[in-house]
Amino acid sequence: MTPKSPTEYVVLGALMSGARHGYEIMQFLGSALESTWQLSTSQLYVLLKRLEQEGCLESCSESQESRPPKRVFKLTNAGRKAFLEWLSTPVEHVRDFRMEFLCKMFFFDSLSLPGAKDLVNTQIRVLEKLLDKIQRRPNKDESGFMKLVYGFKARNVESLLSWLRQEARPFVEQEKAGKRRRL
Amino acid sequence: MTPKSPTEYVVLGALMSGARHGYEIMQFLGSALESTWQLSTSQLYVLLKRLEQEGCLESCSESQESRPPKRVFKLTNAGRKAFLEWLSTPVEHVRDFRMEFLCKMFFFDSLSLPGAKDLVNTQIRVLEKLLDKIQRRPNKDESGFMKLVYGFKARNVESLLSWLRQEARPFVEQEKAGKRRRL
DNA sequence: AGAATCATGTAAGGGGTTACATGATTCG
DNA sequence: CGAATCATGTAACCCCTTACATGATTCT
Repeated sequence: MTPKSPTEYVVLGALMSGARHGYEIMQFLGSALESTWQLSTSQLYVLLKRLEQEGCLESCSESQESRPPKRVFKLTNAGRKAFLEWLSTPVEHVRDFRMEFLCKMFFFDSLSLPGAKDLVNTQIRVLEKLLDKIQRRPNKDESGFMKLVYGFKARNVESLLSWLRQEARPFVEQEKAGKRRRL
Repeated sequence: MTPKSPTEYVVLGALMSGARHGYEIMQFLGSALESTWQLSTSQLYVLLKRLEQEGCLESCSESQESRPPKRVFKLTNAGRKAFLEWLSTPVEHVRDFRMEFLCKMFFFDSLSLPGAKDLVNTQIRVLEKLLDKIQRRPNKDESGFMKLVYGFKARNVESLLSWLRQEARPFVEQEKAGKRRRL
């Protein structure tokens, strides 16, 4: 079974660079993603439990003196596969950009994975299609308010497109240039 | 007690133009707000119950033959007051624009209420402050990824500002011109 | 001495979606 | 004759947030 919520993929992503226990995952996400993805400790442990049940993770306990034993998690093949598939899939909705798309950019960058340019390009195509749909809508007898709404949506999409072209694309071009492992 | 979720205010707003029963509220929101605010029938009845308990609504039943009796809801003074206060308050987060801010615009327009220009102007000030905070952030030793994130945020806010100035402001200028009750 | 760090969890509650339950009338 | 409209709700489930529970160690 594959995870459905983006949050679970972020947790999987945190384990792509090696096995970690819960507390380490919190630290990693807190320092690397900062405000891009916030996750409470309690929710993390819930997700880890779920991901293990889904077969995406395996865990083993390292006992320590005078502290609760560490449960160290690592990805299974299924988990790694699910993560990589999620990673290379464009987001569907405009609202998913601020967190989900940016997280994908983060993982491509920090893990030096190939395919970032492809994602940016397919994501651009997804938005171009959406913009086209917004602009070609039947707008006879549309209220002033609905004009305002579609104006809002169109500007939003245009803004994302220009960010993708002018900032995200150059960011992932480094992939080509071999300037890897900066994080 | 005042509602906390925007959805509840939208329901209150649907009753500002007169008493309605649940099914009518659904129709009203469905036709007027379309995709701007979608609400399931089941959730609507939950909200109506909660709003009545909070003292924002009153209801009375109109019995009908061969159909379940209509429960007709109307705003209390507390409900009307809560709605108007919500309406004139700017949204705090960028993510609240696509639904919450647009809904406020809708109600100002369809109810021909005064204060829309003030809201747009204070909302512009809120965003200007936010943009300033983004641009003045300490960005020494910031990772390439975080630069990308802040570039994203800044563009987003700039896009909203230009929409507010170029589209939302003209939209509410009609308030002045006396071109009312178009809906 | 008190705060922060290390380390893991459970429980309650909030707000939302989808599915389910009922049942007459009217339109195509 | 089946689909849409009219009309109201309950129940289960999902994801997330906040609060609670525990307890040693290390830093200030």
